[in-house]
Amino acid sequence: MPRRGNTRVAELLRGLNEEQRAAVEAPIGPVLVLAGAGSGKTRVITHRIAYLIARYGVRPWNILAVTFTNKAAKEMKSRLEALLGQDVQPLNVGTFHSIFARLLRKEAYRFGYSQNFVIYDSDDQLQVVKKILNRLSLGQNSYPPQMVHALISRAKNNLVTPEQYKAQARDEFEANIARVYQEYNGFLKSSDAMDFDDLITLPVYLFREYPDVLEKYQNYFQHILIDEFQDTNVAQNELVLLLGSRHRSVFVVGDDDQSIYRWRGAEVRNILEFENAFPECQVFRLEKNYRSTRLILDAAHSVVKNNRHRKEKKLWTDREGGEPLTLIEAFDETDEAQQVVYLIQQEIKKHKRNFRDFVILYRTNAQSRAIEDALRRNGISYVIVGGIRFYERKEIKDFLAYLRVIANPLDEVSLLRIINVPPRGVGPATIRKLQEYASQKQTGLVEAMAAADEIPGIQSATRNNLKDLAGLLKKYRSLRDKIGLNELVRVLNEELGLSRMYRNEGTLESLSRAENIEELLAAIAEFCRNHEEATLESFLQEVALVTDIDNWNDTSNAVTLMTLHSAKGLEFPVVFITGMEEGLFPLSRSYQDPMDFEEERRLFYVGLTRAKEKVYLSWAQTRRRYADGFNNTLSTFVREIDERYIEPWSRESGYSTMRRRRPVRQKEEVEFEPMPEYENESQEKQLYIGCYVRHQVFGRGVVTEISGQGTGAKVKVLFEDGSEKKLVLEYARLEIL
DNA sequence: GAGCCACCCGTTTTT
DNA sequence: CGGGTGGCTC
Repeated sequence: MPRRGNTRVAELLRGLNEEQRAAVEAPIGPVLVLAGAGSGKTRVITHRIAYLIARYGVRPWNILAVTFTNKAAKEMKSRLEALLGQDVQPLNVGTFHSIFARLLRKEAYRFGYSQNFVIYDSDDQLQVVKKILNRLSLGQNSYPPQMVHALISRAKNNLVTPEQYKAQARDEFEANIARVYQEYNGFLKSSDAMDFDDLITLPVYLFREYPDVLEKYQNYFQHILIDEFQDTNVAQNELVLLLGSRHRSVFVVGDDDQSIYRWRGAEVRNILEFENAFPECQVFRLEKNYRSTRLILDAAHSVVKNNRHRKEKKLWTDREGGEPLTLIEAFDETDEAQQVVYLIQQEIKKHKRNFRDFVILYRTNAQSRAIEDALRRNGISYVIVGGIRFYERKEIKDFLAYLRVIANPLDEVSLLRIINVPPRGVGPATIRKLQEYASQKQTGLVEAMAAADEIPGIQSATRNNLKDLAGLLKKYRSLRDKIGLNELVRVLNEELGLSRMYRNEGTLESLSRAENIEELLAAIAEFCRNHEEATLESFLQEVALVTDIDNWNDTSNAVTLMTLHSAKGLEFPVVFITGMEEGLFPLSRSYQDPMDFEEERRLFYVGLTRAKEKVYLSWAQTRRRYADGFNNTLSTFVREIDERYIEPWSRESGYSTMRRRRPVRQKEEVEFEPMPEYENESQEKQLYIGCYVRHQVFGRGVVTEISGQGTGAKVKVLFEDGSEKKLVLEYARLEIL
């Protein structure tokens, strides 16, 4: 056994606590690490990798480490470099999506894909669904595209093929979904395109169909490490099992309390079943928290312990005490934002904090607007993560669509996007003629454009434009091998004149579009600087899989704004969680399914445990939703926090935010009234079909159906606004009238 | 084919 | 409220 670098081994174990060290030093084999928030999860994975290399002489390229974001992957690599003092580029570190996209570039030819397949983003995917629905004449009323798309995505994540979907279909609707699913896949394939789910599922099918390929990768990825294992879905789990079954060196780390992606197919069950899949597996627990004060941990625990579906565990810390949480009550979202800003300023004054010490979290992206306004008004610099992504802006997608068609002429969605941008006199009628011609001649749209002269019924100016566009695409296609990516995009931008066009338009909006395109060019230049062998294809792949959080730069001194989901894995000295209102957080849709409701609660838990020193919670009595206001009550989750850990904040005298819209109630009364009376009453009063009830969010209604018993009991209620909702009795807090 | 207007719909959360 | 779509007119 190679014994090189014993001192190095000792060195890298130093600084780990006993629990962490045990996991890192576990003999090679399947390992399950159940790690609480802030217990040093990522640290354990990083050190385990270093340990495999230093202690066993494992070659870096035989290691596969899956992180949740590209940013985490980058950080892991740089930490490893410091730890090992050697080049770690050969390591396979990345997200599931980026790692298997790379693998598919080499292997997907077996399924008829080229090396240059494109990756369709959600918007592209939706376009395809709409197109298919149209083709099959399925009305968008009974078949809402987003819903159909979600069903297809869920099927893919669960490794259900179109054929299986069809076989399992129980009614016409499902049978039709199966048809759409099938055609959707066909369309993607003929466009040489994959969606996000394909990047995971195709490797599974590849490994199942080609045992020799599986074996090749089993021997390549000999040691597998997965972070955030609680958020893997069925297909991802299958990949891990397939690849790991040979060498059985599979090291997974997760926390069931932090599972927040059930809605996109994640299965906490994967953690529990890991021990079945690998019976010889060793289990370790990390329960010491290094991040938060004792008080924050206790408060967070008093919330999450209300979940039925969790493994009981309690984090501990030697950071005793800490400041209590502060509850902010606001009139509306503007006032809420104003108070948050005021408190940030106070924190800076009193505790000498910097902007970068703060994060403001919210449940939905739409909430960011009011907060942004307040920050801007007060001259506080901020960065916002998520929301409308840079690469999803119209002008950026247009420019990228050109690049995508140049890389892959079969990419029909992208071609149709740019065929009339800038305007070329090409409308739906011309497109239809082109498509007819293409399918007649068994050729692509680009060829059809080049042959526009042969197609009757097209304006001659349009004809010339089409031929020009086909020529342009062809020209750049051959140019891409001759000049660098950076030059290519610059020349293309000159020739197309997109940024020039926007700049000349002169409106504020078009100016910002021009600037965005220029920013894209700068991003490409940067990409070329960082990647020596940068190609058009490699850039497009990078763009398809980056997320906002990957570009989030924590060195700039600014307050960070993001959703609770995006905050996973991060930490901040001071955390604000805004919009703590019934119906917003927890979101009202979650009342209908206890599993959804518990996921909301875990999301809150994730939010609380981001904080190192201080947590502020805020809620607004009214909040503008769409056009009109909305009356709120304080979130259940806030009321679940033990009273000992939280106190209300009242505006200091002399501090006036804005005109009071309505009289303020006594704060203490509002926040700390005991659980409402009717909660207990509902246990006693009999619920029956036809009886009148009141719901905190939906208002008055009549019970139309009761099903199930005990904790699973559900009621169907027809509300006054005409909507009918199925609610879980336990969470619905129905007042019986 | 393009541009303008009226309405409609929506909000989870993301790779 | 704001973006997107579909229908209408030129």
